[in-house]
Amino acid sequence: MDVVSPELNSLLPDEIMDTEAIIMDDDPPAESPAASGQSQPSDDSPVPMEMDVPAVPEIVSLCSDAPPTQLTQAGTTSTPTGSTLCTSTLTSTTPKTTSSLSRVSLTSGGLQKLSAPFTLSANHQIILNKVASSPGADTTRSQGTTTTTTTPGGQQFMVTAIGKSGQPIVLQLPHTGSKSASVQGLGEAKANPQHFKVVTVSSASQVSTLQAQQLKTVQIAKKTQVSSAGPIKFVFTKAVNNKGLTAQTSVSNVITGRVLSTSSPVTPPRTITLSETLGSSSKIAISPLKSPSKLTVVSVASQVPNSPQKSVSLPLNMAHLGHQILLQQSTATSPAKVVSTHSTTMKPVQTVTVGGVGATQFKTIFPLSTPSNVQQIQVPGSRFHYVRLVTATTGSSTGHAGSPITNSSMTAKPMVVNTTQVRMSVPIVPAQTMKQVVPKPLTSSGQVLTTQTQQRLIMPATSLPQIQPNLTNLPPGTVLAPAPGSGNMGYAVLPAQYVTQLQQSAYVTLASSSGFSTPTGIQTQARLPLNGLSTSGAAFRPRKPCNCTKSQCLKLYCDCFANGEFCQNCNCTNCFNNLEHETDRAKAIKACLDRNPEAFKPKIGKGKEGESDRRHSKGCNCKRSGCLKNYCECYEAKIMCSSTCKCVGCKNFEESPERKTLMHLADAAEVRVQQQTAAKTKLSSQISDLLTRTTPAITSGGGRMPYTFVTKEVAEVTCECLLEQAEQAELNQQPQATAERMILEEFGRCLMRIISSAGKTDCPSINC
DNA sequence: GAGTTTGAAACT
DNA sequence: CAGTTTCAAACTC
Repeated sequence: MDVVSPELNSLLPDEIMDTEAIIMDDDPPAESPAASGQSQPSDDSPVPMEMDVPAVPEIVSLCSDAPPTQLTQAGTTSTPTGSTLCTSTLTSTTPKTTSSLSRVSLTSGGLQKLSAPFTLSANHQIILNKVASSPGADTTRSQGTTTTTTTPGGQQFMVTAIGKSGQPIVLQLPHTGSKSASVQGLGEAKANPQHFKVVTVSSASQVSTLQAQQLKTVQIAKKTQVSSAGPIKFVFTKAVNNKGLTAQTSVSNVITGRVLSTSSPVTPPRTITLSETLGSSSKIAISPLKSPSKLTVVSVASQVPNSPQKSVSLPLNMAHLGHQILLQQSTATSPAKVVSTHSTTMKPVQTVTVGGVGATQFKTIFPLSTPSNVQQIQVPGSRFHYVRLVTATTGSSTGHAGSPITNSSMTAKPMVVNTTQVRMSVPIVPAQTMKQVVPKPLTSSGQVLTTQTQQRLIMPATSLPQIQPNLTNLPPGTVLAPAPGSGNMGYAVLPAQYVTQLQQSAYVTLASSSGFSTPTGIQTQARLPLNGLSTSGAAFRPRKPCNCTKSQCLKLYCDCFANGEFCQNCNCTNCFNNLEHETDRAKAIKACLDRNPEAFKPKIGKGKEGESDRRHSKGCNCKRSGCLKNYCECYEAKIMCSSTCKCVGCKNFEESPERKTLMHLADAAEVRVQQQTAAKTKLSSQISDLLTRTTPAITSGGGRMPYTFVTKEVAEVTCECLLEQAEQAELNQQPQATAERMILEEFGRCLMRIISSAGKTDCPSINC
């Protein structure tokens, strides 16, 4: 029997305990009405978004060498589970399964019922008897066992055990006696906010192609649950590498947590990503939930003494050990995530997960140094902005910053970034607060496929509960991140594009083989031009700087603001569109959303059902431009005006001769530009090549380049030789063709003589 | 680069 | 909701 090392055991339980504590702090007492489904924030600081928090359990799997974590649906479904290691299985997506959490519900990943999968010992240990493992089974199945149980203290755990067959794993449970607030009574799980802890124990892993499907399934389930069940406050997953455990020395454990919660400004962040290392390294695998509408807020390190928020107490040796973080990416519809990890003994790291398409993908990790001020980040040439979300903790931060970044994206294998080698490519904003998770309800399935994924909205990061924007209007994949300088609470909605930016950035190179580049339908949609700009292309070109002077860049007049971007390298004056003015910015965003809930949604999207062409959501209102100038938003977006437009004298329709002419001219101009660019490039290349090739001649030929031997005198002599040939041909009455040939031959001889002379002397002479 | 035109956003 | 004003980008010279 494998037993998790004491260090590991102590970690996991502690984390859970801590998380519980956080939940307690954030949630009203059990007797409070809020406990029964209405997740009310703290009494004095309600957060509107709290109500929008979907009761979707988040799972974070921690694996050592395992591929990205995977969400699977277990229990009542036939979806294979356990296809990969570090897979957390949630059964709370349906009322039925949710209720099963009240006591003990054992479900194997392979849909097998475990007769006695675990034992809850009196000393707060869960002993997993992996009797369900099927050694010879398909790797995509039968490797996981999921156990849901309620500890004597009331804590609910979902344990997914993936390990070697017949090797029970013991997980130390925390003492929950004082955590009554989070205790869920039997049968209450359904009504009360779900506080799940998902623990994944794994020993090996494989990524199965089933993951995407499974994830998708889960996603759907989550959507449903968003509006029907109480919010899941916490999901915690811990993966244990059995192999490493056996070795006792190289156990690579990852403990991550992610909290879906709404929290008031005064409410401490709920959770989060934990990382620990019992052995040589630690990895954090963040299992992405594919819900396109889900907002994931990661708690930002807020190491306030006595803060209710909890961090996993990591082994002391962890500070100087390599930390690896795995962020799994799933699909294009996956929400972007910003995850930061921290602990009192661990250097915080900032992680950004990029939304993408396709199978599992990885993430980007930014180790956090110990920044002292708020900074926003923008990668040169990138269309997106980065913000530093995490502040250093009081932990023993080591020289993680400054290490080179190692990033990659893999479809089947998660990229593992060793933060010890990560270079801080972007500044990290110190956060004084924990991160919040504010899932975004999915308004419609079609929404996911629209160009809304292009939207980049950065929400206020201030503690302004009264002006919390309507998150339902935020684009899928939006991530709420704590904002610096905003006290203990704040939001910074980071669009999934930030992640995209990361992957496209020179700072972070992601494998192109990942789903990001997969030309799937979703991806294609995501690449649709936004206001005339292709996101794929625009992402690589520098964002056009704004020139706002009076709007403070807090009105939609400002393209930066309208696109949810911070101003960076702009020409604006009195700009408030930055992190330093998050409060004002938050108000502005709120105002915009009040005026128009669709304000930050892409104007160019798909038309009505069945219409394939893009169209302007509102339509233009042009009067004088004929909709054939960039004043017209339709024309600017290179789309036809539609019935929704209220333009006068519109010429921007399919059969418009004016439009066709303009298009032809534009195409021709574009071709010319491309040709010129290509010519310049080629010329530059040739010149460069010439200079390179002639360099030896310079050093060996007395400092003169070959072409310098073609002096005026040489040219004149050459011409005389050619003329002589012409005269001879004329005298001999040779045909023109022959004459030309003679001239050319003579020219060739001249050249050869020049070359020959150049090799002998600096003053070549040519004689016909 | 300055000035004008334009239409969306903001305001009333 | 319509009319007006404000604003910044697009455009012209």
